[in-house]
Amino acid sequence: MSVQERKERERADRERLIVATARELAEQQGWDAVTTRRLAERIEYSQPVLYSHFRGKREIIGAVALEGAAEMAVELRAAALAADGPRAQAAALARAYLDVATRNPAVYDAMFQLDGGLTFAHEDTPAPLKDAFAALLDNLGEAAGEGVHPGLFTEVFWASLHGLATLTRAGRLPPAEADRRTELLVDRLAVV
Amino acid sequence: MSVQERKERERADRERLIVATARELAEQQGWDAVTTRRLAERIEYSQPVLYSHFRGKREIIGAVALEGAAEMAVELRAAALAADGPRAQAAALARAYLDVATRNPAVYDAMFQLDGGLTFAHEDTPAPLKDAFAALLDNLGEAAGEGVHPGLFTEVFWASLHGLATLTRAGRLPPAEADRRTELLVDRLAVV
DNA sequence: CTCGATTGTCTAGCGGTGCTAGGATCGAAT
DNA sequence: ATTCGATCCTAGCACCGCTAGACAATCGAG
Repeated sequence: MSVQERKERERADRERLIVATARELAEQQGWDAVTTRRLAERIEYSQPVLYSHFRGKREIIGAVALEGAAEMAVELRAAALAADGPRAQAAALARAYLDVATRNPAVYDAMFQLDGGLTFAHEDTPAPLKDAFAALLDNLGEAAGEGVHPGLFTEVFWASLHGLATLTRAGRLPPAEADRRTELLVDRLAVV
Repeated sequence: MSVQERKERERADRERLIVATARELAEQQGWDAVTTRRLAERIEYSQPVLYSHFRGKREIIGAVALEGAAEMAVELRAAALAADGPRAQAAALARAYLDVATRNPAVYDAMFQLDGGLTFAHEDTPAPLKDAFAALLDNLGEAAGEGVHPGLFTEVFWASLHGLATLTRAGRLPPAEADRRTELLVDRLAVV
């Protein structure tokens, strides 16, 4: 049995290596540079090996996205925990969210811009995605205000942050005043 | 002179044909289906002809984006004009914006998701882009509120709408409650 | 210990992409 | 009528995601 276990372990290791390498390459040179050939070369295996782990490139992107979502959930919860009161928590969440997006642009793209073959807003949405959303939802209930559905408010909050993140990073908004925009947004959205 | 003029006219016609065909194909089958080969076949010329009008595919996307921006500006101004008071205007702008994005998803992608080689938030930003932004800015001054820079407010307003538009269309947000989200957003952002 | 079966990996290749070099063709001006 | 320049197309490059089939290594049964 031990032989088989070792093989499975090695296989799992290699799968992690693929995801980590794809992520690294994407952060270094952008997702366009993440081709199956380059990726195969970096992990020192041939291309077909990738397809024994993933259905295709899309699934590799999806794996990176899930990893990123899990990390984002952790960071969001930590940020909320360190803040006092609903408004401060909302501000902390916003800063943490945009910080994650700025620090890991390629991972952020994998999550929300590229097609990783993931389903959203659905019952069979992968756990890490649900959890990242829950990290927002769990800390925005009061900021939503009376009579406003927390889920709906969280969706709006999230979408607004997403808009800021993508437009800023794509050079559509001047980066200099990013903080002031975030401040204004939170100031208006959070009623408490 | 007349011969040369005719040629120039035909050339301009063909350029418009290229852009219109690219847009049509993108709306019908998505931008992935807009390959230089397919595009060339549809306009009944060979591939290299495309490159005598545009530097490459990116520039064709950019041309579609500019066309879309000009149309959006018109629709936004019309919507604002039909509404009474700052708050109603803000709501009308939001609805019009999201409506344009929903009705012309491929054009919207050309403007804000894909790389069309356009510069934003800069002095040499193409006029249609500036004008579309101005259509928002010109009608959001009062909704921004006292002491808030109208430009900054418009950026936040725009980014939030962009977030809603992209996440909804990508299946990241349940489409059913799109209107309620828009309502909530405008309700919070516009202070008047 | 040997030998067939299974598993794992690689080489080679398919049809597609964006883009371009170089030759053919056609029309205008002499 | 003939040159000559503009215009356009054929053919091809390097690269893409993906896969079939050959090959080697490993395992289990006799």
